[in-house]
Amino acid sequence: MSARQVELIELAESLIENFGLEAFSLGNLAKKANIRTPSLYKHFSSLMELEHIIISRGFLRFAKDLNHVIETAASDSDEDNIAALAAAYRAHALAHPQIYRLMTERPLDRALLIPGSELAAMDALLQYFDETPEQHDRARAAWAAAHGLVSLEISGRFPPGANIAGAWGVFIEAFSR
Amino acid sequence: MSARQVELIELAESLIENFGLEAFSLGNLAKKANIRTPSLYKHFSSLMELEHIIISRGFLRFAKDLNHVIETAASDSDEDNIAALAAAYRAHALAHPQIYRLMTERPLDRALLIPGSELAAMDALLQYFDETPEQHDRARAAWAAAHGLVSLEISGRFPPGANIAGAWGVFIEAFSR
DNA sequence: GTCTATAGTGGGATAGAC
DNA sequence: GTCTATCCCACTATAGAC
Repeated sequence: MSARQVELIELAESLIENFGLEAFSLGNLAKKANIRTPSLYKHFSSLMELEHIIISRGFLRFAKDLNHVIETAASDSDEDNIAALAAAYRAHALAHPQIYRLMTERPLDRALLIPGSELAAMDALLQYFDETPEQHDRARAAWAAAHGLVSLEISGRFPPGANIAGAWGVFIEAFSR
Repeated sequence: MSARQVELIELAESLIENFGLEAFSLGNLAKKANIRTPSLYKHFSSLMELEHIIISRGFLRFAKDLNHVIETAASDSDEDNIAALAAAYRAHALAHPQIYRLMTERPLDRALLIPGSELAAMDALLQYFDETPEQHDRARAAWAAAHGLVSLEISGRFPPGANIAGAWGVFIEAFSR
């Protein structure tokens, strides 16, 4: 990937976060880059390709954040560990809410993803739980619950007074061994 | 709401479910109704208005389904009750996946909703749990977990061999008292 | 690597006749 | 309640000059 490509990708990422996922278009990206729309095709073959590069980068960054927590915050208390993982999940999603939406809301064209990127984030979670098939169910349920919590928060579904931290507390308790 | 309006709304709902949320546009709706696009403005003041009518109807239908389960399937076993509620949640979302997406993926313009419709579905869940503030956290965590499970399933995020029912089993166990 | 020019499609919305 | 005509906008994408 050329330096110019990376520049444009990062510009696209900031476009998405600052103006919303719906503002993600070649026209808006070109405006931000001070070039014309057709010039972008010298760097990316299509919008879909660029989109899946951004999604892949999102997965890899997410995996990095989660793995960092798993490696550094290994406490004796399982509840503390789950709490740290949960906090990292929420913090990451709320730091990049629009790219999180891009990563999760629609089916993927997996052929366009950077190989291994999608699994990287999930592996961080699977690795925390045991590796038996039964624990895979547990890991997936925990993943889904965390995803549900952040996705409802991002789309503004909790009522104004809702104690979101309290709901996360229930989650942590439910998934501690 | 006139009979013609209801006809067009139902046509829009079937358009969304049969061709995907992305196909929801006035042009496509007009085609399905065999009229011209501008004619739709005699029935709805804007696309946003129509969209929020469909969302409101989705909330009310969801509430109806969940309440039906709560009223009829009241077993002595709490786990059975949660399981029935979970099954109803999943069945509803998978029966109307595209409208479920419309209902949950983006922030709402609540002024355009049918009053009370958004709370109706949530009230079905809150009512199942106790009504103390602590149990609200529990109800919201359960709601989020169920939402996460269906939303990941709809967007094709579980790997091909994943035991989705197994993950729901973990959910049911975790939220039984 | 950027440009201009252009094609083709689709979108939401309004005015005014019937 | 439907139509035609129209507007203006946005979008992805290609061809070819520089």
